[in-house]
Amino acid sequence: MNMSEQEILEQLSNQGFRVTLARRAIIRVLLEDSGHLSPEELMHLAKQKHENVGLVTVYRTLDLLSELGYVRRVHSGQSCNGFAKVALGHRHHLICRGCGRVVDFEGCDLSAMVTRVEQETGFVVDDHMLELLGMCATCLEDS
Amino acid sequence: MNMSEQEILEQLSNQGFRVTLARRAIIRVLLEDSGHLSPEELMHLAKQKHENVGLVTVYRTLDLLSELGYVRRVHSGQSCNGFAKVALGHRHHLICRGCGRVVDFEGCDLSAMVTRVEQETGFVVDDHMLELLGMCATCLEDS
DNA sequence: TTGTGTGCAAAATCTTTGCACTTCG
DNA sequence: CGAAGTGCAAAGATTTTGCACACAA
Repeated sequence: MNMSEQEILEQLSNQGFRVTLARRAIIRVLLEDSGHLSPEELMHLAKQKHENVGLVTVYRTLDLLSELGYVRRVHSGQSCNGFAKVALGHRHHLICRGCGRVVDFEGCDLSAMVTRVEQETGFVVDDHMLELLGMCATCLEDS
Repeated sequence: MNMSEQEILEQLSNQGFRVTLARRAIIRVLLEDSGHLSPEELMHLAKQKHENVGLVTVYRTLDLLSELGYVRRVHSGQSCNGFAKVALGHRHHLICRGCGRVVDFEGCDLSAMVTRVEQETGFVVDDHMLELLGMCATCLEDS
């Protein structure tokens, strides 16, 4: 289900955006990472792929990727550190309190609940955010 | 289900925290407001109840109330504006894209999904965040 | 009275903007 | 070549900290 770097670059190109070294590096880091990254972490990792990726470029690239739907912010519990992560197609996260790892999962069926809430409130619901918080198997072992 | 100002103040007191004018004002504003408020907005409204409520005090009071579980941050979609809102007992929000109004709702049954995800991933899930996004009845009429 | 809580000012973060230079197409 | 993209430095925005004073208990 995950898109490859190749496909994303192609789509960028098709939509008139340029495929630059910085963008390649950032996209590759996002694809390789299994968790969520702060803009700062993303910059450091991207520098390993290609020298001189500035923080500003990371922010701008995240904006772009986020508008195109390749990336989402991850919020966790009370804190809201503005992390970002690729979420390709699906939209839900399972966040480990221990190591911060983020796992995507699919298949949430909220339709019954949404219908009920719509009837009760008069809202029309068109999207939702769902994040599960817990401990991953590795962190459970370590503790 | 909502707690009264009285009850919250009592619990603050019982736990050794002082009941100050600033805290009263902030709590009242939170209880009266039906949506979510940024720290800045909260400060302005609180100033109407009691002169001289500084932004710093708002932050510190939100920290306190949040530790005690009377308040939660509200994240919405891609943006993460750090809004805070009282969520007393239940934990889910229905956010209107039009006016920003936030309605709480209860009764989400995610247990089947959680069980499935736990089995698939090895995580132990102990909490979740769910936010529905849409348009409220009033905003639908206006458009 | 006494120590928690407050406001102010300043520091520390985090994010965005302006501008000249670079590089993709 | 020309416009989009980049990096740097600086501006803005947001949140936290230090410290003297105020006020609940």
